[in-house]
Amino acid sequence: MPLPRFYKLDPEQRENLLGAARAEMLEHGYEGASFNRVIERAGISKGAMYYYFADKADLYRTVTETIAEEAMAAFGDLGPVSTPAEYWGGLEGMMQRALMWITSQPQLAEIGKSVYANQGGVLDSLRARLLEGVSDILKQGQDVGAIRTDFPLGLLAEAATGMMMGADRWFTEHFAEMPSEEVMRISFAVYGLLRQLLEPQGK
Amino acid sequence: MPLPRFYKLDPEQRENLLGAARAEMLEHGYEGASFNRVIERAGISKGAMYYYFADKADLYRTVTETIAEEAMAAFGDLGPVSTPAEYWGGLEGMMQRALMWITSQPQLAEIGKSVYANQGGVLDSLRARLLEGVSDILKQGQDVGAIRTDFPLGLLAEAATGMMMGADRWFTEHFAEMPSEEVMRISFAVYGLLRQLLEPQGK
DNA sequence: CCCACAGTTCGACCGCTGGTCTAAACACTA
DNA sequence: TAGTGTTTAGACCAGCGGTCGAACTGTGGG
Repeated sequence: MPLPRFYKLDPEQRENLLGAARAEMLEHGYEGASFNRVIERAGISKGAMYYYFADKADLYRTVTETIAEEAMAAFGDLGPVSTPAEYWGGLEGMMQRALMWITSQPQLAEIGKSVYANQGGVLDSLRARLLEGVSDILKQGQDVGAIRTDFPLGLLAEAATGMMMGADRWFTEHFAEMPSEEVMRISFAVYGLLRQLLEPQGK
Repeated sequence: MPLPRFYKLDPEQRENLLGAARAEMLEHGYEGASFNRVIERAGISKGAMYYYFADKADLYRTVTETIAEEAMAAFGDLGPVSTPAEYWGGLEGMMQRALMWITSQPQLAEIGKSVYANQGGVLDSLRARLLEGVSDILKQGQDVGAIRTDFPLGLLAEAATGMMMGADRWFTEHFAEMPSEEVMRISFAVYGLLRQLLEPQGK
C-alpha cells in the first residue's frame, strides 16, 4: 500500500509510475527488477519515488496486486450454484478461463505465480488473500454438498492449490511441444484429478 | 559444483567453508545470506573463496545439495516391494520418517523446501533431481500396480509433490497450536489423500 | 506585494552487495 | 638459485536500496 499521497497524484502520473515498475518486472522478473531502473524509467527522482512509496517492496507489492486483480477479473466467478453439478460446472468454467488467461499472458502469469511461490516474504499478505479466495470457493462447494467436509478447510485449500500449481508447472514445461488438443485433454483430466481430490468420498 | 581444486583442499578446510556458508544460511535464510559475511565467518580472503567457488550461487547450491543428501538419508527408502500393500506400507514409513526429520530440523527443512519453491533460479537443477526422485518412487509403484498409469508420470509427480508441499505449508502454520495426536491424525489423513490421488481408479 | 509555510522534487551521498584484478607469498623442480 | 605454477590477500568496482538537506512550487494572510 503506497502512501496516501500517491492517490492524490493525477492518474496519468500514477499510471506512469506503476507502468514503469510493471515493465521492469516483466523484463527482469520479480527478483531481478531494479528499483533504480524503475526510477529512471519513470523519469522522476529518487526522492519523489520515496515520497510516494515506502520502499521497493511497497511498490512491487502494489504492482503485483494490480496484476492479481486483473487475473481475478479474467477468471470470473462460479455463477449461481445450488447443486453439486452446477458447482462443478461453474468451477470447470473458471478453470478454463484461468487457463486461457495464463496462456495468453504468460509473463503476467509468471508474476502471479511468484505470489504463490513466495515464502515468508513481502508477498505474504497477497498469498494469504489468494488462499482465502480459494477457501471461499471451496466453502461454497461444501454448502451445496460438492466438496468434502472431513478435512480442515484451509488444509484442503492448500492441498488443492498446491496440486494445481504442480500441474501447472508440468504444463509450462511441456505444453510447447504438445499438440493443442492434447493440452486440452490433459488439462481436463487434471480437472478430474482435482475433483477426485475434493469430492466427498464414498459416493 | 565447486571448482575441482576445492576437492583437493584438506577436509577440515572444506568443512570450514561449507560450514560457514551453512551457518549463514541458517541464520538469514537462502535469500538473506551474504557472501561477504560467509567469507568473514570462514576467516579467508575473498580471493581464496573465488578461487574455490565460481560465485555465490555455486557455494549456496553446494551447501543446499549437502542438506538435500542428509534429508534423503533420513527419509530412507521404500524397502522391498512386490505388492501394492507393501508399496503403500513402505511409502507410509518414508512419510513418517520425513515428517520426523522436518519437525526435528525445521531450519534445515526450510532450506530444503526453498529448493522446491525455487523457480527458474540457480536451484533448478536440484529441483529437477528432486522431481526425478519422486518420479522414480512413483514408477516403482506403477510396476506393482499401486500407482495409476493414466497420467504422464512427470505430471503425477508434480501434482503429488505440489499437494504434499501445500499440506506441509498448512501444517507449519498450524501445528504449533495443535495437540500432537491431532497432528498425527491429520498427517495420516493427508497420506490417505495422497493415496487417493495416486491409486488406480475404479477399484 | 511579499512573506511564511506546507507540499513536493531533486540528486549527492551512504553502507553494503557480489564480483574483478594485480601483486605478493608459497611450493616445487631443474 | 632461478624459474614456474599454485594459492592467498585485499584494494577496487559498479550497482543496489535507502537517507537527507536543500531547493523549488503553490497558496493564503497581513
